[in-house]
Amino acid sequence: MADNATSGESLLFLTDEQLRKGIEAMFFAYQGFTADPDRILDTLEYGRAHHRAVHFINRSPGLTVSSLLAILGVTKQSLNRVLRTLFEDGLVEARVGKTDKRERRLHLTEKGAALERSLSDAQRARMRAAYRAAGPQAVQGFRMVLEAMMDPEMRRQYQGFKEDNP
Amino acid sequence: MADNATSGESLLFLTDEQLRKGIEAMFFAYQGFTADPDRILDTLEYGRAHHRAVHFINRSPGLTVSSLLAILGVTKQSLNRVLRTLFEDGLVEARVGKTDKRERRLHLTEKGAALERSLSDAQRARMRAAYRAAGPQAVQGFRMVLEAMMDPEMRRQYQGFKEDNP
DNA sequence: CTTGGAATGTCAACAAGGCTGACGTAAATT
DNA sequence: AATTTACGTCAGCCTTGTTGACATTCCAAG
Repeated sequence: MADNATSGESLLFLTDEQLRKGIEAMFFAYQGFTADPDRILDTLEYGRAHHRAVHFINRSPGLTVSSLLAILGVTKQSLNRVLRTLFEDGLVEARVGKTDKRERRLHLTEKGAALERSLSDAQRARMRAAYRAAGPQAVQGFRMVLEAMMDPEMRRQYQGFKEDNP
Repeated sequence: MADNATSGESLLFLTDEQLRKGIEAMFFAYQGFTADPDRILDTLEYGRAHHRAVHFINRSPGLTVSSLLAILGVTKQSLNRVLRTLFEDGLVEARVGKTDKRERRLHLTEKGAALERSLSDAQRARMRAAYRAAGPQAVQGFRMVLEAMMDPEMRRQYQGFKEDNP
């Protein structure tokens, strides 16, 4: 890492080896990222799919089934199986849309909100530790790279989610 | 949240909202991260599990089944199902261990290496684009945060994998 | 030299959570 | 009035994870 200060410096981080390291970092980090919530979910007979649904319903109360479908990128049959158990267990409730009565606006119940907190507390704790260890500068870079790695459609989901209630 | 410029500046990135954004960034980015290889695998009747196996066998030729088990964090029954199809299709071959004849050292065949290249080319292309868009500084931060997020055991897998052949 | 344990494979059964295809209903839109 | 949209549901399939049980081979230690 001595004297490619002339031209190489800006390309050094794009070698195949660097990229391979990045790929594995994503793989191993994602394992850690999901490990804590997974442990909690296991004891409650839920899975990662439930976590995702609960997370996004909490983030955007009143979002519609089709919005959630778009965010998660799964089929409605798949999502419905999950939502059904969440309804049955009283974690999520659906309210008929005000303007459009075909829509079902999804909300967490108090019980659902409690689960969400328990899951995201665990996940945030790990994220907080990682952020603290790496420092603010690194966090900014982390976010930039992740954002650049998203599919454009998903990047929109990530950035703008305020316009859900009409 | 106005004037913590004095002490708060270093903690600003640890707010719950910042952490939530980080969590979603991981979720959406991971979708993108796996999207390209997944498309290729689909056409070939393989799945993500095959990709992972092929990736790590390529990374460390001659690694044993139990090492691979530890890296992937799945049961041997699960891994074996995947390995069997890779053997049958002539992508991976197992050589009996030199010193310990119980071990099966895993290697990619030429065909397997070709698949690996095709998959990792796709994945690297996306990673390269993200790296390029975010810049070297950001990449360093990206790697630091991801590393801090791993489980300690997995961090070891990530960092040191040279000592595989005795 | 025997014996315990490690490394591996394999059979069976099961579950979560993806998928496709087909069909139904109510409400909105044209 | 006809079509489209939003949603639900039934049925069936696949991948990939799980447990549990059992066999083989071989290293290593008593």
